[in-house]
Amino acid sequence: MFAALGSATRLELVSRLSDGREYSITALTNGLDLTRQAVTKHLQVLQHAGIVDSRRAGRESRFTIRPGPITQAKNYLLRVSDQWDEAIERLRATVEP
Amino acid sequence: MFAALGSATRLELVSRLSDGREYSITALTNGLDLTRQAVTKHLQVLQHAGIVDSRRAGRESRFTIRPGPITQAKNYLLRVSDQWDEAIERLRATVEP
DNA sequence: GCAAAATGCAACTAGTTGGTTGCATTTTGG
DNA sequence: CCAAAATGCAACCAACTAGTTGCATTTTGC
Repeated sequence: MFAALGSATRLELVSRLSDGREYSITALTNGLDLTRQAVTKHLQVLQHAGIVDSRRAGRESRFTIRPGPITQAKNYLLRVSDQWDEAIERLRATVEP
Repeated sequence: MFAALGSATRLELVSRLSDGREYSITALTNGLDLTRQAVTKHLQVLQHAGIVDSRRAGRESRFTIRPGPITQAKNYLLRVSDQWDEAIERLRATVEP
């Protein structure tokens, strides 16, 4: 999951898709200074991670974002930082009685 | 940043470190079925991403987690999912007048 | 002082990644 | 029907990653 987001290009794709709309591959390729095939590969990585969904519409395949995994990742980071906050709190409670 | 978290091993290290305590390299290596040098490399990656800090204490170097980048990543994901939520909301407002 | 512990540094390897090019296939619009 | 558009499939390549082994260096505790 984090690995899928761990690429500037894929993060850019996710950013563009996060408006909830559908985009074709060529639409996503525009402005990216990459080949269409490279973008296709990135989209496959994102799809394999469950971050995006694809649907065939005629001659083009349209991609949409899926909120589930992103929420999951967000919650993980939330948990980590909460755990850290609690640890700090415990530490403070010990040092300042 | 996400790239740094995009490895099961490094995520495990972050999980262990997220209790806010200090750990030496050998301490972190225990139970990981990896060489100490491999763990060292992972810690260097995390350090380079600003996720952990290291401090030399005698013959061992102790690692601690740094909350900043994780909070940042959390906020990014929060923004993405918020944007998605708003898009859904706008869509609903359009469809159901 | 010295052996053991903890780490650092370097070289090497296999596998993955990010990207390319070339060509084939499916759909569309006039 | 047919050219153009959008995509899919495959081979290929350079660079990076994750891991290893081997050896040197610094600290510690007795």
